[in-house]
Amino acid sequence: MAPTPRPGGIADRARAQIETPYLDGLNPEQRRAVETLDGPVLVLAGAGTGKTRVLTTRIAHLVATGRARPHEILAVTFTNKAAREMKERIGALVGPAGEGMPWLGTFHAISTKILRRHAELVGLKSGFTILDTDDQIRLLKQVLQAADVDDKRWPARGLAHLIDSWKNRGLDPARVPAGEAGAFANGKGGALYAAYQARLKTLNATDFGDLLLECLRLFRDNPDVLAQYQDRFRYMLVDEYQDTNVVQYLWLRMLAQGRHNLCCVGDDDQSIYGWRGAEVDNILRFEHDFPGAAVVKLENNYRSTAHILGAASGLIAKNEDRLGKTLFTEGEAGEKPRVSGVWDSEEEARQVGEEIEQLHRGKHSLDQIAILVRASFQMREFEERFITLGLPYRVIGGPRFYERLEIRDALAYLRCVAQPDDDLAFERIVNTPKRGLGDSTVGILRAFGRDRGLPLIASAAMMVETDELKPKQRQTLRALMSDFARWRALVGTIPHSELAERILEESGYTDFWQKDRSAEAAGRLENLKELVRSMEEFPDLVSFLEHISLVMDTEGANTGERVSIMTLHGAKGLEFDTVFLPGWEEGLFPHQRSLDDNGKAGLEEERRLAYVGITRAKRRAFIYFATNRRIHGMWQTTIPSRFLDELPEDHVEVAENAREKRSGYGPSRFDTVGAFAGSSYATPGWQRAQRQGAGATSGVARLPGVIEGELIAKSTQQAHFTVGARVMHQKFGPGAVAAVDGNKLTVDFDRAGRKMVLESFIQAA
DNA sequence: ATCTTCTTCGTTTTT
DNA sequence: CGAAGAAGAT
Repeated sequence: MAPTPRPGGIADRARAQIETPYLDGLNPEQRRAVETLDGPVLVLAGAGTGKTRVLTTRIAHLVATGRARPHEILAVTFTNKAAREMKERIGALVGPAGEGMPWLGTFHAISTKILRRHAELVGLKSGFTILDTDDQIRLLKQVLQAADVDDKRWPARGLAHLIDSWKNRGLDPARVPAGEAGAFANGKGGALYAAYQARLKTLNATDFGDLLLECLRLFRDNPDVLAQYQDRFRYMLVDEYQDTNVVQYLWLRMLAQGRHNLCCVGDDDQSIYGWRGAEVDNILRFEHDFPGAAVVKLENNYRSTAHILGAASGLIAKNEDRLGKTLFTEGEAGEKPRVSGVWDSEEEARQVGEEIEQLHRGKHSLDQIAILVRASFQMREFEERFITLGLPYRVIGGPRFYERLEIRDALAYLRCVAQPDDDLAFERIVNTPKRGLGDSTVGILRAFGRDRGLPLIASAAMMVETDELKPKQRQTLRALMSDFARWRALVGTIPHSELAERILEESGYTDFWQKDRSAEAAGRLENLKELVRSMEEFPDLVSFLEHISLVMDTEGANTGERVSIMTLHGAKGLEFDTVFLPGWEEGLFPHQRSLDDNGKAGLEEERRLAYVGITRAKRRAFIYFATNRRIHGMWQTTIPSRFLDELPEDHVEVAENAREKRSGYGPSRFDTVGAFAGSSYATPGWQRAQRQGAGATSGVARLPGVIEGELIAKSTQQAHFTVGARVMHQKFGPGAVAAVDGNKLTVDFDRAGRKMVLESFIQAA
């Protein structure tokens, strides 16, 4: 590494002039964001204005100009995905030199790294375990039981949320306001929090919230340690600053008090995680909190056409609490976002499906199409429709790999072997698969351990030598303990993935799923294999466990071109040529609960969500509202979302069928038959029967609950399956063919019952 | 200890 | 309407 040139010196500047090809192609504002290196900088980056490019280029610039070496730069993101992408892009920009960025990661990952080095200063041992939400709740249940709290009236989940919210605000048990602490379980809230923290310390464990909070405490109580990191991080960068919560803000501020070179990038208009503790205020107050801050606004949008941008900008302008940006594009006007009214969610799915098929026929890539919903229950209807149409899709944001039951069980086995005092892991698998060691046995074990201050596994090892347990249980437990001993002895002698395989085999866990005849069992076994495979990427068991405790995401190996279905929240940061935005109805979007719980702030966050949705589209946006929707199993007549009326008329096109529905009763352009609410004429069946015209189904009133759609695909293709054949379906699992009609099969699924499906979705089992 | 019926409660989600 | 969790039955 070359000697560091004096900042701003001639050599420095000359170098920047000559060796900065990466600056080419940046617009003046982006360039300013990249080149303003000294002191605090706030980059207000509107949607699609090249935010990530600025961040990565800035890092490249810091390194190329010799301002900092990669290990002297702290770069923080919220998700592992964002961290990974940034790493890749920096690598592409700087080459291998940029790969060694040890301090690029999520808040949690970086905090963990720091905490492990100084664990003893906050009452932990370096090898502490990180509990996930599931473990956290199980532990809280124990705490509630120990405190003799009725966990029906005061569920562990509620307490978990409460404690999380305190931790998000940087409050340890001593700092929680008395009023708030008292609100839970008749005044026991504070004591329960303290008891939970004490339990965590005994288990040598932290939850996710602790990673930040304990790190903050470490800095507060140990100025020398803090100084060391303030000194090390010459430059700090934060992505998605609008999503930071109070602890994260305090954490950043402490570190930034060293060199003051903090660069935060964010967009107040895209703050959609307030309900999770994010403080938009952090971004609104930046200039106040970091005096002398340079503020750079990125307003040149490179993503969307003018009409899409116009619609989104007009909508977000209705928010009062914002810094205010005016996005513009130099691109073409394009197509106006189209608003369509439909009768119900079924018609909505049908129309979206038709539109997609038409686009697809026009050579539009399915990968560039997304359906963005407000709530995940909306997804089902689209899935069903797409299965019927034979339209390939992928659902993004389903249950994550490491959250799956079988994976968590398998991991618990590994944890028991790697961390003998991991009580929660042990409790998870003592009786999985069922071996007759139920609640009462575990209760005895726990009492034994508590009396002697021992972890459960150690207690179990001792108890099998006594006669406190019934012979049968003692025998089973003894066998399990000798299994553990055997596996533990193997650590380090054979590859850890092989060890994992043996553990799963010898514990009977693999067998347990093999015997299971349910539809998911095969997939679960597949997942277990995938888990073992993924272990090979890590040098040893401990580093593997460390990785998965923080990185709970895996990109599913989804092959082929597919339409994406996801929530609006999940879509942040992504872009698609064409975006479908269904369900724009009062109550659903904006969501009633948001309004009820948070009033105006809630409404504004919902509006930002709408803004995020529209700005995902590069070229086309289709917005839908249904007049009737089934909520909690009951059909309800709905009113078009207020957001529809807030879209500037110049930038949207209202589809014919939507205009027809105009009643003239209300001020809305989109008022529909809402005036009929309560009348029996408003029932979907009656209306459907009355309705004529394009898209109408058979004309027979269909009762809600009948999910099979019309099988419109026709084929004279020879059937490949015969009645009675065992088959496999991507969604419904295994089943037997009951009838064949062209390419349409009626299948009795083992789990899902009788369904009519297209042959192309079926494989021989 | 485990299987079955009953009740409850329904945004958004990362680490 | 349906999933999930908890009390009740075997």
